[in-house]
Amino acid sequence: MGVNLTHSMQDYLKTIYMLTADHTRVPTTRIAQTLNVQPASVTSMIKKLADCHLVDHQSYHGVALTESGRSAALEMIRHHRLLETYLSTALGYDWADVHEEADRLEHYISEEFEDRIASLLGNPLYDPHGDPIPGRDGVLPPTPRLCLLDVPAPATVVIRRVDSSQRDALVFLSTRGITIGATCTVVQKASSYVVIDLAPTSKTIRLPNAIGQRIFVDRV
Amino acid sequence: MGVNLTHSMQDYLKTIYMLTADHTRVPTTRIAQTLNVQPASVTSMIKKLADCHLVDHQSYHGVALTESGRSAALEMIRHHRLLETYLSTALGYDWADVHEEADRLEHYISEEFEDRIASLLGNPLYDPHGDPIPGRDGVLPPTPRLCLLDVPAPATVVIRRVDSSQRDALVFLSTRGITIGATCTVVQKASSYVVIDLAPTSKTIRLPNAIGQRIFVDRV
DNA sequence: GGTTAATTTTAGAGATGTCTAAATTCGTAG
DNA sequence: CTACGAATTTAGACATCTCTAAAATTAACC
Repeated sequence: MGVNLTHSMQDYLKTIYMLTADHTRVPTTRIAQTLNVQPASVTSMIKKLADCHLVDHQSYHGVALTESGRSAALEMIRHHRLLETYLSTALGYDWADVHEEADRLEHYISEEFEDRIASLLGNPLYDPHGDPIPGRDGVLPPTPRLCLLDVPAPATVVIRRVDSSQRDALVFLSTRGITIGATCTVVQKASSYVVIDLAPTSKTIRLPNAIGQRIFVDRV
Repeated sequence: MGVNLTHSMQDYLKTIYMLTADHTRVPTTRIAQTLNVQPASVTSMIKKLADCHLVDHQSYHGVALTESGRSAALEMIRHHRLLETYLSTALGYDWADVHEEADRLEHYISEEFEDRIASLLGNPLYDPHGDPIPGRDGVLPPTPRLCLLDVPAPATVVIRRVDSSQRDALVFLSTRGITIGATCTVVQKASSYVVIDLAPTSKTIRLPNAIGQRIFVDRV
């Protein structure tokens, strides 16, 4: 805790956290790409973050979050995902539109605001895309990881998570009535698409692999 | 509306609008006082606002909003007061706590967010302190101006507005159950205080003039 | 009307976070 | 094991918004 973080510092920490999924250390260039910023800008910001002991920077060998950097990142992610959930549940936003609004607001809400929307929502564990919401203590619920494309053909599954990084895909899915928690049956698997039956209506939907790839499920 | 306004420009425009109530032109120093900034900083920001045709600046003779400056200020005030209303009504904030949160968020909510909370609240005309909320068209409902202290002793009134600029006074009033829309009877007027009976419970409250001065009512 | 006190503006500097261009370092391919 | 290309950092500049200190203007008093 301790340090006051600027908007930019928070963005960098969040980005580094997101990019740390598989890599131990994140190369400068990836941060630059993600934030639409020049690599030189990343270097100078990383210096500042390292001065505050939020990241560990080894010159020419990438960057990793320290424990307090990770906490700060998770706090931003908690804000972001709680806001997304709130915008969706309480204000009726489409799940394709929540990201942009949450990305702006996450830096400016108070702990009181965070607590109030969290308890109003019943302290949810997942956001509208199925991404896990860190607790105030920084603990993340498990991330649904079973890809729809990896389920063999005749099977019933519940949709648990959708990759939220591609707005187009979110629009595609929401216009077809696909939501988190929906039950569906995988009817047919072809080389370039999957056919599913959506539970309540038995509506049949053909999903291109590019989309199916971004859907994660639980088997029932 | 043409120009993209920075957070700071919005703050200056809002402040100038607020200070324009009685003065035609606002002196630099008052802006500086209000924003907790040095007069020199005000001059340089005002130059920028004048370059964008948001204010009319005559050197050494103060500043006034142009029509588009006024619009921008009213849009910020609309955001602010809608947020205050939303925080109070939907999230259960005490009316003493809404200002600080709204002041941060007002710069970052989208038009969609504005529209959604406005219609969820039923397009309210007044915020939790009774201050008028400008419409999307910039039209302000009338401001309740009859001061409680100007009402002769035996009279029944409805509380319509409370000066929100002094947090202490807001806390004083809310702990005593005084709210906008409450009916009360002015029982006794002394030189330094007023005694009122609060309607639902007939609870008797003695208000120092410093407080009564900040309460505005309608006669019934 | 001239002097003075208060207000306002100018001038120049600092902090933040970005950029471009040039220099440095790394890793690997030959 | 050297040299090249890619990744990264350094150096220096720019934009924004603030500050302090000094200069300019105003208004008002005698």
